[in-house]
Amino acid sequence: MDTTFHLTSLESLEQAAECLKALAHPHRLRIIQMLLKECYTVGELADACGIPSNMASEHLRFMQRCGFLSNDKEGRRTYYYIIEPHLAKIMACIEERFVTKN
Amino acid sequence: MDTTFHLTSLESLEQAAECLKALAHPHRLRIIQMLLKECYTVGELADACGIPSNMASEHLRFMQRCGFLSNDKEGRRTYYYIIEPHLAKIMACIEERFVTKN
DNA sequence: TTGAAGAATCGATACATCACGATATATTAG
DNA sequence: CTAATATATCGTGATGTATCGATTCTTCAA
Repeated sequence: MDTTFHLTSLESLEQAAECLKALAHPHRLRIIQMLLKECYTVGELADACGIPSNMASEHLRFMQRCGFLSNDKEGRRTYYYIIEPHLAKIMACIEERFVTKN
Repeated sequence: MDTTFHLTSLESLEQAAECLKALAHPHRLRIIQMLLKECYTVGELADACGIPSNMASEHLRFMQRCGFLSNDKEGRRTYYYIIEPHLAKIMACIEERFVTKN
């Protein structure tokens, strides 16, 4: 019944909002969808999104800063991958609602 | 196995990103948390967030525009409520990851 | 009917974000 | 060493968002 109303701390909500902002961009959603399946380089992700690689790099840096991604450098290529374990579930929720596969 | 890579249309991703932006604000997250339990007026939501009611009103309008909320007017009060059925699940995903109850 | 409460809107300012071109760094190939 | 590739970073202008004060509108109470 839980009559005591459970308010989440503002601090936690701010952190959550910060991370939601990192998701709230079509190219970043595309990138996350791809990385949930396998690792990709900056250039591959940029091509898939139809954007220049410097922009992909910035999106990746943004998502790395909030703990979603990490990367391994192999020579002059950088492979990005997901390190946030909850992303798969969150993306599934989002896709279920907003995304119609074509 | 799904070897054919399933790319979501850019249009869908843009729509999803639009709605994620509507979630990506601490006060709006608080408002949604509250409305998932019961209806509230603008003033009640504003008090709970510690913001003036005109700002609450703007947040509510924003979330209404993307289909999350609707409202019923009763006299001079306006009760807002959730109409997007997936919001509960999405919020649960987000809370599970980002939000530590205090 | 007058005033106050609740809510919505408007205008202005500050702030953040996005996209882009240019440049920088590091690595590999020749 | 030199040139080219892959990635990262920087500066800027355009656009969008947040916040705040002031105003407007409707409804209710006295």
